[in-house]
Amino acid sequence: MESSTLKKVHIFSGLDDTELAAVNEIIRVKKFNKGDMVFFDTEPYLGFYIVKTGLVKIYKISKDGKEHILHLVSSGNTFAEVPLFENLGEIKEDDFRYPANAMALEDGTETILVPAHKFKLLLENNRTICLKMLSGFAKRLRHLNRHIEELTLMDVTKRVANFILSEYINKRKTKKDAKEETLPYITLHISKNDMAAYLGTIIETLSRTFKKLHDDNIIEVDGKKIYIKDLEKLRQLAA
Amino acid sequence: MESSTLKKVHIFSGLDDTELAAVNEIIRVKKFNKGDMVFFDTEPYLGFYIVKTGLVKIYKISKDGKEHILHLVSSGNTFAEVPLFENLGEIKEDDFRYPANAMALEDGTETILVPAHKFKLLLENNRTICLKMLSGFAKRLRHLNRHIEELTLMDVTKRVANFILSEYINKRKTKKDAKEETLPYITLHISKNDMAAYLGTIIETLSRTFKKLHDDNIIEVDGKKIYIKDLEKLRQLAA
DNA sequence: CGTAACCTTGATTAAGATCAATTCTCGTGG
DNA sequence: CCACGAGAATTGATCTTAATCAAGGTTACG
Repeated sequence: MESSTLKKVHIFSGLDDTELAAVNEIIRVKKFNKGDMVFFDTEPYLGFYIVKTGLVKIYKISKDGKEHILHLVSSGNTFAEVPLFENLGEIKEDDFRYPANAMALEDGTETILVPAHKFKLLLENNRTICLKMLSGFAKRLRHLNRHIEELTLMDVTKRVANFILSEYINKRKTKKDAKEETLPYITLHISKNDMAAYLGTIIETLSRTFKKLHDDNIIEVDGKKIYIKDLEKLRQLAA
Repeated sequence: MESSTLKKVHIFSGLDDTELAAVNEIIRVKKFNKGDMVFFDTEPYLGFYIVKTGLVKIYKISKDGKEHILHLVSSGNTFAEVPLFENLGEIKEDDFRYPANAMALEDGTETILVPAHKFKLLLENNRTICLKMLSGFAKRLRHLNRHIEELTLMDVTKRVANFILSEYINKRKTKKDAKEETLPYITLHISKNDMAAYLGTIIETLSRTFKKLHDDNIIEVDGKKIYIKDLEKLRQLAA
């Protein structure tokens, strides 16, 4: 693999070429189509993953089939690193399972598997990766805390408003289009079903919420596009 | 402070005496009574905390006063470390706030403040602390994921059953009393109100749930003690 | 242009929150 | 030792939100 790909991965971004080569040595690329499983929560833990291209959802399923999405991972980001550090020191990887399910959401999704035991050796001798990993974990923790806050303290409307808003802020941050949009909008990269499962609700309720927001002249939903007709009202709702 | 106290703190447990002395140099002990605030989510970030003795709750409050407890921190454990790693590299600590509120739940709760900037220097030169911190974060992440799973996929009864069960398992793990109890029980260290806020519900619903479990001959609640009358049924409920 | 996946809408139900009224518990001072 | 009062917990009645069940409509794509 070209080391340019690895450099774009947050936890490897500070490494020099020798270190990158060492990483390159141990990784393995896998390709998936939409709907393919990267792993089940019943499988033994092999190592963590990086999304090279595409999108992966990390989710849990209840006994009666209800799904909740914990995390949506886009390219350049890692997932399933947590089990790495739960038995540091000991080398036994047996009976370690993946903590959730992972499914590719787009055709042509490519992931990079970083095997646990080989990576650990690398980690223990490399402070840079260690610190990057810490900052990655910190980011995730903040995100999860926020997620819990939303799930427990906000109703569905507030959660939807927050979702749209943070997608919009995110979009503005990454690709700062010189030209201001006439009508600001976001593009959904996931199905409405997945959006509902991420927001801790179901598709029917999400649909009704969209309708309500539309009737209040706040948004306009057209397929995968959500137009923001009244940013100020949306902000108020989300607060 | 005696270094024996620091040794009991997970992230410092692998340090030698020189390193411990360095840590000892920078910390500051604070004392609280029940109900005292350790910090508000509006305060500027000074550093993270260790609970020396007592109990601290980390929580969020919604606009309309609803409270949700993210985390209960008992002695030997750390909290509010996340903001440490969100601006690694840059030294500006300005406009960093604590991400949630922290309140002491017991009289005589003592906390140790570890100042951010001084600790960062220590961290960047100490792989042991770095790795310990990673494993601490991993533990927290797993816990939060589990928490979200419970909040989104389980009803209140299931959550209560899980809470009692994991408290019980935890108790059995830490103090392995030689003598098996006639009737297994747990002792609540928090108020029912706090228990409800932790489980994402309210005290009335918790009370009703206790009653239901009591009527089904599964538990017996007596003040701060919850007796487990039918461990097997409790396990089934929790699953 | 047919069919499957996706989405919307309506009617109904259920879980749990809210509101309100007691009751219980326990520490304090008389 | 008892009475008091405050905070904590229980219980009942009612209300609200969102889930469930059911049916129909839309879209996309071979």
